[in-house]
Formats: sequence, C-alpha cells, structure tokens
Amino acid sequence: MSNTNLKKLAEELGLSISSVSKALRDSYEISAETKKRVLAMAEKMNYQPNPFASSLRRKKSVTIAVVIPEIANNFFALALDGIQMVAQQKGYHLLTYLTHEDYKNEEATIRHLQGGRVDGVLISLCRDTESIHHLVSLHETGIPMVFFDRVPEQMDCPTVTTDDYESGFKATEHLINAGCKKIACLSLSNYLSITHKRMKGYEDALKKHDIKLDPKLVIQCNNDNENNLNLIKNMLSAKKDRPDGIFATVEKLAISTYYVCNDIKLKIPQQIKIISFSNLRTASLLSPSLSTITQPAFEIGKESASLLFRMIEKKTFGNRIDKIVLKSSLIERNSSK
Amino acid sequence: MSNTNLKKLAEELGLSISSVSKALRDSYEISAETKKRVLAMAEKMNYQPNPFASSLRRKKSVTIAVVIPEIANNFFALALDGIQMVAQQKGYHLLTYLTHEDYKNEEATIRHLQGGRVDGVLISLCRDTESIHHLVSLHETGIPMVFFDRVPEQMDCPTVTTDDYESGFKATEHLINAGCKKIACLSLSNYLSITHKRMKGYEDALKKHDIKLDPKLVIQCNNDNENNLNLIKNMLSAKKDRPDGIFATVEKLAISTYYVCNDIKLKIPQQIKIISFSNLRTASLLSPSLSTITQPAFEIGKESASLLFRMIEKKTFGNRIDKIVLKSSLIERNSSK
DNA sequence: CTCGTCTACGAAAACCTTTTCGTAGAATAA
DNA sequence: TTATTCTACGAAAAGGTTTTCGTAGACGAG
Repeated sequence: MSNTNLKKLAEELGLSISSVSKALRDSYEISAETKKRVLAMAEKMNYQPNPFASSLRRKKSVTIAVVIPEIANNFFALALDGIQMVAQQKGYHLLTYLTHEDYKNEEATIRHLQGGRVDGVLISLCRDTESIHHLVSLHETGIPMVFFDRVPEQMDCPTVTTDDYESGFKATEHLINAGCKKIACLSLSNYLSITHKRMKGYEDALKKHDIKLDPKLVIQCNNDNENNLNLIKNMLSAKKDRPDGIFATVEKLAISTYYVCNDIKLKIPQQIKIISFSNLRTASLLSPSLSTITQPAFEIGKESASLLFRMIEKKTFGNRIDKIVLKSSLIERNSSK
Repeated sequence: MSNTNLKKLAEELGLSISSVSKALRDSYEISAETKKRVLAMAEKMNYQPNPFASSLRRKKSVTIAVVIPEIANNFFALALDGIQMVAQQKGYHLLTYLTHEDYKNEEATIRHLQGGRVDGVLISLCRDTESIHHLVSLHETGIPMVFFDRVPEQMDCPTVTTDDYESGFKATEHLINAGCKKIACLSLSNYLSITHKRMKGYEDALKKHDIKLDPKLVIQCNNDNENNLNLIKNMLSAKKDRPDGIFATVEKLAISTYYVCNDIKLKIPQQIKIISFSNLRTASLLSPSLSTITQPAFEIGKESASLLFRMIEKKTFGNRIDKIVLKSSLIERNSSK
C-alpha cells in the first residue's frame, strides 16, 4: 500500500495536517516556500490522496456512470469512446454498467447509483424498459442525468438523440425510389422511442407513396439471435407476399438478414434490397456493401458527456432541459441499388 | 440527495448509530425484532449507505478497474463484456479507462490507480508501452493485477493470453499451403509480446517451409490509419516483390488491406490471400469472406476477471502466479482460398 | 502607542460508516 | 447466595481529507 497520508507527511515536514492539505491544493494561505517543501516531500514519499476520504468530505466523487445495454455493439462502443474522451479530459473517472438489454439489471444498476457513488449519470435504456419509476426515483435525488439515443418518452429530461423520424422516412423512401413495393421493417423493441420514431418515419414514407402498410411485414425481434433469424427466415421464405425491401432499425438485424439471405440464396439487391441503421466500419466491404443510416455515435457520446458536465458544473444555471438532436447520414451502397 | 444516513435513521428509531449499522449488516449482536424495525425504517426512508464512508472505513472499494487501449475494437469490446459480466455477478463496480494506444495515458491512469480507488486492476497494454516502471510501481502497492492479451514480457505477473505463437505459425502455414510464396506480415507494434510471438510463429513457419524471410515484407504499422493505408498501398503496388499473401496480426490492418485492395483493384484471393487475427462478426459476410484467427475474447475477459477475483478474495493463498493460455481458432474462409 | 491588516499557519469540526470495547441486565450454573 | 455467561445494545474511536475558524506575529498608518 502507498501508506503515506497527510498525517505522515505532516509529521515528516513538521507541519500540521491542514497546512499540508492546503499546500497540496495550492491554497493562497500557504507560502511559496512551504508549498515547495510539501510538494517535494509528497513526491518523495509517493503520496497519493485517498479518494474516499476526499469524496466523503467534499461530497464529490469525480466520477460519472454510463449505463448502456451492451458494449459488443459498434454504436455503443463508439458512444462510450466519446464519453470516455470527455470524462478523461475533465479528470473524471468513468463507471461502466451493462444491462444486457435486461430491465432487471437496469433497475438494479439505477438503484445502486442512488447511493451517491457518482456525480452524474449517462443512460441509454434497454429494449424492454417500459416502466420508468426507477429513472424518476434516481432523478429525484437531484443527480444530473442525460439520456442518449434510447431515451424515455414519458419523462422530461435532457437528451441527446438523432433525427430518427427523418432517418426512418428517408431510408424507406430510398428503398421505394430504388423500386421496392413491399418493404419490411425489422424492429427491436415495442417500447423504445427510437423504434417508435424510426417506424413512424417508415409508415409515413409508405403513406406518402401510397403504399399500404402490411402488418405482417413489421417484425418485432427480440434479444435472442436464434429467434430473430427464424422470424426473418420465415418472412423471407414465404412464397407470396415476400418483401422486396428491408429496413432494419438496428445493425444486428441487418446482419441477421444477410445471414438468412446467404442461407436461402436470396440475392441482395436483385431480389431484396436492404438498408439499415449501422455503425459497422466494414459496411462498404460486405458482400454486397450495405447501405446504412449511420448515426454519429462518437459525437453522441461526446455531446452527452459535455451536456452532463455542464449540468454538473453549474447546477445553479439550469432549469432548462436541453434536447440535443444530431443528424444521421444516409449512405447508399450496393445493398439497395 | 438521498439525505438519510445512519444518524437520522438512528434518531428516528431511538437507537444508536452503531446498533443501526449492525442491524443493517445483520450482526448477531442485534435482536431479530430490532433488525426488522431497522430494515423497515431504512426501506421507508430510502436509506442508501454512503459508499465513500464505507470504503474509507473498510478499506475496500468494491470496484475494479480495467485499462485497455480502445473500446471501438471488437476484441476489447468482447473482453470488456466478459469482464463486466463477472464483476456484476460479484457485485463489483467497474471503472473503465482507455489509453487510446498512448503510453502517456497509460502511465497517468496507472498512477491514479495507486490511490487505492480500486481493489484490483485488469490491464491490456498499449502498443507503445516500452518501459514498465509504472506497472512495477503499481504492483508494489500490493494491489492485485491481471494482464490480458497484451502483457508485459519483462514482468512476472498473472496473465491471460492466447496461443499467439501457434496461431501465428498456423496462419502463416495456412497461407503457404494455399500456395503463397511471398507472405507479408502486418504488425502493430515493436514492443508488444503478442506481436513478438505472432511474428515468431510467422518466421518459424516460413523457415519450416524453406521460405526466406524478406524484411521488406514485414510492415511496422502504427496507430495512424492514413499512414498504415499508405504503407500497405506502397507494398501492394510494387511491381516486383509484391507479396501474394498477407498475415495481419490485428483486425484493423486486415480491414485496411481490404480497402487498399479495393482501391488498387487487387483481387482477393486470386492475386493476394489474406488471413488476420479478428473478432469481426461480419467476417463471413465480407467480400470475400475473411479467413481469421479468432481469439476467444469474451472468455479472455471472463477468465481474467475471475482470476483477479480469486486474487482479491484470498490474498493469503497465493504466491503462485497464474498464466492462463486459451486457444484461438483458425477459421478458413474465402480470402485465403 | 494603538489600531487595523496581512501573512502563514494550526486546531478542530465535519463527512458517514464500521468496529472495538464496554456495560447493564437477565439468565444460568454452582 | 454468588459467580459466570449471555444478550442486546451504546459510546467512542478510527479511517483520511477538507474546510471553517482562530491566532500569533509582522508591519504600516495614524
């Protein structure tokens, strides 16, 4: 253990604990001379302040938490990267929690966070989060919270999202313009605002082009990959009413679709065109290259963290509730040609 | 703030602080009756113990740290997933630090960790970590540490790695068997043990098959993507001595190679065959599908964390230093056919 | 000389929990 | 009866840092 603490330092220096503390925090109350001595001794004895004592006294943890559904996911990995960058720059520590798309985990994590372990929380909800009582409860402790991408609809809180409705609309219209008549939509969740908005864009695009929405073509997937493969396979194997276009609201469902198409020898884009939300770096290297709606995941992370720090730093300032919306970009590739 | 603390709870209950504390920790000193009352009141007042006071007193943070080069990287994302799973199961919190392959960051992070913020540390070194004084210094504090994948060579410490030498050997031999005569090797670092071992495997495989190693075909890449693209492009554009096989020691270099080949219209696998270390889920969907050495990244994370917790939990037990080695698997696909 | 103002530092409280030690009363044993 | 052992709880210390408040001495102004 680095067992040097203020007391030992003080003894060694012949000063009081408080003076040493002040010297280390560069207080005006301490002479330059003394500061130098203290600093030198701290260095020599390899002094490391005890973070718990400090946090306890200052009521500040210099730590934020991020709660996300999963990390083996390009979007969240990039977002976390952005978050971490800002946190590091601010000298904050980052506590990471994964819910694995399980509401129970989310609830338990949020409850833990009420103990004051962190100064702020960044959250992206899990796919089956329906009730928000745990979020309200955390909010009531007064801790700064920012939601990103998957945000709660029934709660008035700071958020960072993308233009999901427009993206859903454009993606669908893109498929229509490419000649698709029967466009399926693969959704991950009933509850998430992002799927609601993306699907509303899908519906409105169909409406605009006088295409009747076929409920059988709207597939509710879940977190079980096998199940999703089956659902997609069933739909694509149908003799009649097989879709000629697919709009995947999340990356993993597009990948599953590729696997199914390989499996049942369905040619992309000749027989079926695909576009998907995705942050896959290899989208352009796929066979065929995948048309994507790409969210600025890294920026989302950066913006979320920055917003959170604004809230942490000047609590006085804000009754305002920021809602930041960034733009995704549609990148046409061969899967929808 | 959840401003209820032991003191308020005690006042409300007409008990002493210590009794309440003991009741909450289910001490035998407190009667069942009283425990029930305390629990009920704690629930009612939404009591959340202060983690800093607790950590300060118990000298235990219930937190571990993981230090990795980057997170927007399939291998590390999967490893983190495994780590997080174990940590969550143990009721531990997980502090995440990214070095972004920058030694300065690694050094600073490790130094921070000496303050006793965490009960254990998991580390995967960054590509330009040459000196290990910071690691030694952390080690000397007595804190349990486990290295995974990218481990220090000059230090005797617990590690979790894969069979890198064998994998490098097999990958190279695989290319040779596929007909390659001039095999290039793309390396990320001069310092990392994993590249040393993978390249030793590469060299020995060449030797075994009486192929002379051409130093020009061993490319030292760095963390600058542009630079790497140029290096690869230069090599692959050469009129003479152009390699007919590429062994990429890390995924991102294989992806860069794909881009270059697309760019200069080099046909994979007809003109050049490729195999790479990779955890890309879409390896089989690439054009052409990518032959990979796939490390059990999730298991590496799980094993590392499990080992770390063994060290945290029974410090008494161990002078032994575990070196766990897991097996990677070679998956042949079309890029090396 | 007195008063006020700096400067540089120290004492002690505060933060909240956990743990050690002590004790009063009750029950049991001798 | 007296001595011993439980039972159930409280007082207080310990953990390390930060902050508030106080103070001793130096200095200049009046």
